[in-house]
Amino acid sequence: MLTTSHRQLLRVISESGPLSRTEMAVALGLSKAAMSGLARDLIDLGVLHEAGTVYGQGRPSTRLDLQPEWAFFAGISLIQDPAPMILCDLGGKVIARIDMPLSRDPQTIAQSIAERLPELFKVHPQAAAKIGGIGIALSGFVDERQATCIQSTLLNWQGVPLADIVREHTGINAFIENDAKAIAVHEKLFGSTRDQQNFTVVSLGDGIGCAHVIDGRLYRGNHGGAGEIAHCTIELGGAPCRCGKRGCLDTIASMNAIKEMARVEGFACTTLSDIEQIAATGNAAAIKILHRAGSALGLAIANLIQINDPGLILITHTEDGLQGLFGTVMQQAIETNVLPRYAGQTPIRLHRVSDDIWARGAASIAAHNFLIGPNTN
Amino acid sequence: MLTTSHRQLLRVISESGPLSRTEMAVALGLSKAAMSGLARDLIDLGVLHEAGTVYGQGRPSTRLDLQPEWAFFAGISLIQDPAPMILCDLGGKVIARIDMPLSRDPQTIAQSIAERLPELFKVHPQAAAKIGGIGIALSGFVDERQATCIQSTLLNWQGVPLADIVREHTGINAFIENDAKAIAVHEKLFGSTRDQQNFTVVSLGDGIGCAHVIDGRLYRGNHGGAGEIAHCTIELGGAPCRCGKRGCLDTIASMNAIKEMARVEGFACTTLSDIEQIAATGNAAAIKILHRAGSALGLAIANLIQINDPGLILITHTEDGLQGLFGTVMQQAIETNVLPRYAGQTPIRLHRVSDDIWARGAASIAAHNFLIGPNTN
DNA sequence: GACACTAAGTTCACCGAGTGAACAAATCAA
DNA sequence: TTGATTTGTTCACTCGGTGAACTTAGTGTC
Repeated sequence: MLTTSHRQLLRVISESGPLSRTEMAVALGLSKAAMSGLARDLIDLGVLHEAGTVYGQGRPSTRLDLQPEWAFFAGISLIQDPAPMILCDLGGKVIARIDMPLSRDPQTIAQSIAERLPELFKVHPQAAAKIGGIGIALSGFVDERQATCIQSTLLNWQGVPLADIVREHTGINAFIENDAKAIAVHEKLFGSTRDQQNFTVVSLGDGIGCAHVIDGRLYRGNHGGAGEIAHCTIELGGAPCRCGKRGCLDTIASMNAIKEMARVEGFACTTLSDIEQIAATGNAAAIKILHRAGSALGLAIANLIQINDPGLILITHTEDGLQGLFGTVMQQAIETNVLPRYAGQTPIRLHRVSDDIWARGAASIAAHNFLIGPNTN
Repeated sequence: MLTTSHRQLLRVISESGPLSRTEMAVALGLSKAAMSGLARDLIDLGVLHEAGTVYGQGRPSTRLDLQPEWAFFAGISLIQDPAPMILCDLGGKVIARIDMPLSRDPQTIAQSIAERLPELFKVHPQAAAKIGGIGIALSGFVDERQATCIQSTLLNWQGVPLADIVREHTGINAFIENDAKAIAVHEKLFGSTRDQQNFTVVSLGDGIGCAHVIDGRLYRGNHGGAGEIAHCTIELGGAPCRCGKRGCLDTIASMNAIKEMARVEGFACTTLSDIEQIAATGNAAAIKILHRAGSALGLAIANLIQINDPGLILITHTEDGLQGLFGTVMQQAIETNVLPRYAGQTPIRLHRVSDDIWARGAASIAAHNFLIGPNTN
């Protein structure tokens, strides 16, 4: 079994990339003697491997890195139909991808997963033997054990122990997680924010998701509801939202809302880029829609910065067109609504992602549990 | 010296109150054998003492509690004039209180503190010998070492290493902290939220402060700016704020703002209660002021709940009258602007505090560092 | 090419915080 | 009085860690 020190070491490598034994010792605050043993353990297990030599003065150092093929992880997104199902390795690389029919019935979902796993495993002869876990991303609230869906409006669930059900059907360790939180863990483990200890992810898909990483760990809040930025009230007495409130950010700035408003205006468009193009011709209605959406999202993010002062805001988006009016207004709105001292101090990073992001996030949840342990350390 | 385990033990006692050795062993996840040694160490040092016996089946258990007089802490608030200076014991009890002239010059402040300490120490023969540290609360941003004031508009400071200066003048370990964060630490260490691991404090004084405790620790954000809720934009294009923005919560819902608006309306009033009384007579202008302030604060808190999902919101207020229109509207605004599923799930606790709260908070910062160690564990 | 120099990584005796099991202590219940 | 029960201590032992000495594998200089 892996001790706490082994896991800490794996965490450091996942954050910093390949390191020499001496560098690892410094990073963990351990002696070279202790590191020597830890490294040997993990190399013997096949988790780490020697990856290159760095020459300098004195004896060259051997860099140790994760062995990507030591373990594989399946990830499924239940927020798309059909539901994508991917297989990735310990480096986060997607090595297989298939689709699965979406269902609202937990048993059916578990059965579908169990049935389709063999196909996913075909891509690598040892995938089945080395599977480290299954992760599932869904829209809704998940308990801190990442096992039970406390509530999901989209799936019409309440207290569904999906992880246990999938575990029973597949015999493989399974975890579930909220969609935005899964993306946050993905970015922390495999993405561009590996080395960041405090950041917030805002994910722009059809809806708006958000999740916080604090002190290097996912922060889920007391009821698993941290990051529900989509239902912050932006326009007092605004349009009714499906959540029952009025003027939620989701009704103004989500891709769904933007497209719906465009449809009402009679525009024939299916993507953000389409609307941006119409706005670029000077169309007042299109400009208004994008301007309103951009400033709403910017205001919400500005409030978030004021409240939490994260080290970075990573905005992941599945659509192109973030360089247009919407994105520009958003950035301006952030600037104008953040304390002048802070304006510009919090980097806003845009990151275009594919539709696989949720499935990859789901797999990351499994990888995180397997590699570093449950989030509660 | 105290080991990590000793400090963990002290943290548990500060969270749970007196416990038997066996209960502590369970709380720390240690064996009875290990606990036996740890407890003896701390009793020998004089930190813990046996406080009462609990009878049940079997051998009765002896409860161990902190020895309040093991150490004393000084706390100074630089957000009031004159600046209150208090001495408290390890139990958080205030045992002396004097005033100090407020200055903006760090050297003068340090000198004033050094000069007045002897008077503060008079109250207890061993106070001077057992002083564990000095804490200073101020309005502004503080670095994570709790040593340097990065920036303070009120004091017109930028990068002032006040803690070091005070340490030089007094020979006593000193720490500084932002006012709202000091209150949060006070409530965590000595207040009603000792046992809570995730909560947010909103402090209503002349201005509005806010700070988060996450996983039992103060969360200061990446630039020490977490909790700057006062400068969240509530009214787009609203009145200009001294921070340079417009429509900040501070311009609508702080006690200063409420009183200023009342003054403009020609009301002769100096407290929130005065305005509440005028509103109670049906005066439309007074009602409007309070309604607007209450809904603004409620909206800000609702956004905070959506973003962070804290386990509890503790609202500390130095004025009476929170049971009136302002408080009622605030609570309603929280309810209506929080996701229906969550409405009412996050307890909102009101806590009337004295003007000493900041000085007590300051002392708590010193106590926390002395007892549990720097926040970075 | 020999030799000093430097830094990486290993080995080994040792330390100390923790454990489990046995035991002493202090009470209640019959 | 005796037995049951639970608290708290003692003690031999384990195990993750350390510091210091050592081996290893390069570079730089003459």
